[in-house]
Amino acid sequence: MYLCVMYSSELIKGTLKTIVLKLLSETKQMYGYEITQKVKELTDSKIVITEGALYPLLHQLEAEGIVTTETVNIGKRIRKYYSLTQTGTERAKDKIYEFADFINTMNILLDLKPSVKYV
Amino acid sequence: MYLCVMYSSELIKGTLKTIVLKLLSETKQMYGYEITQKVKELTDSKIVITEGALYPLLHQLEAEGIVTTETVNIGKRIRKYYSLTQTGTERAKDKIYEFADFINTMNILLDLKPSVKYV
DNA sequence: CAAAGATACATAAGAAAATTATGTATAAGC
DNA sequence: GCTTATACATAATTTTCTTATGTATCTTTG
Repeated sequence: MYLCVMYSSELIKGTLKTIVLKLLSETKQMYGYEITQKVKELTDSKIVITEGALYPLLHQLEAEGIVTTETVNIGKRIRKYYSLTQTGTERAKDKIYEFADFINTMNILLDLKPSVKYV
Repeated sequence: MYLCVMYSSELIKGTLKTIVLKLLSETKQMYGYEITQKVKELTDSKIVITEGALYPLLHQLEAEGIVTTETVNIGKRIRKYYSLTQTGTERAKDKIYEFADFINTMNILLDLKPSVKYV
């Protein structure tokens, strides 16, 4: 899920998938809980992903062939690692590019400068 | 509503209120249809607001005391102008600032540079 | 001048995506 | 031993948008 300490929840809606794909495109293998912690850390707790939003999304991405999973036993606990498929890697790139473009458009609308360039 | 030609609809969720408040904070008095056209024009049709999303939002903002309305007759047609209240003006400022901050956070998450400054 | 498209409002049914709550279970820290 | 952190999962509800529909006037174009 998305529990947002700093931003109104409506603002963050729809960005979860982009965030997850970005993290997976950088780290190759991550498990759910790890993703929530990484986002919290990187955003100074401004964006906090909740499990109720994350796990269903991960399951959906798996069903769509965007990620594959590998379940590992850590002591008696399980950990489910997610990694991008080839399709997923393409999709991640597209999503991030789309978001960068979206930010540019919003900057124009809201008179924020300078615009963001995705290189 | 939001019919988005260019962006996946999920991406834009939650930005409608920010956009509307921004436009009203610049133009003082706008009517619904005018807002849809202005957004289309400013974003090169990348973001197209649909009536099914816009009108309910405007009614909600009015119920919350963020905007007031003035109905004007244009020939035999009516036009409903919306303008920010004092509360609304504050709210608009907050919302825009929040969005700018959100963009900065997302830039960090997604490695997009440079970051956006809201001056 | 008739038809099509643009202007201008409104609402309701449905879908999508999150929140909130709940559940289970192990490991670590105090 | 109790609390907090780790680690998964799902279900009910809410929010927010999409899609569809409705009404009506004005303008453009063939």
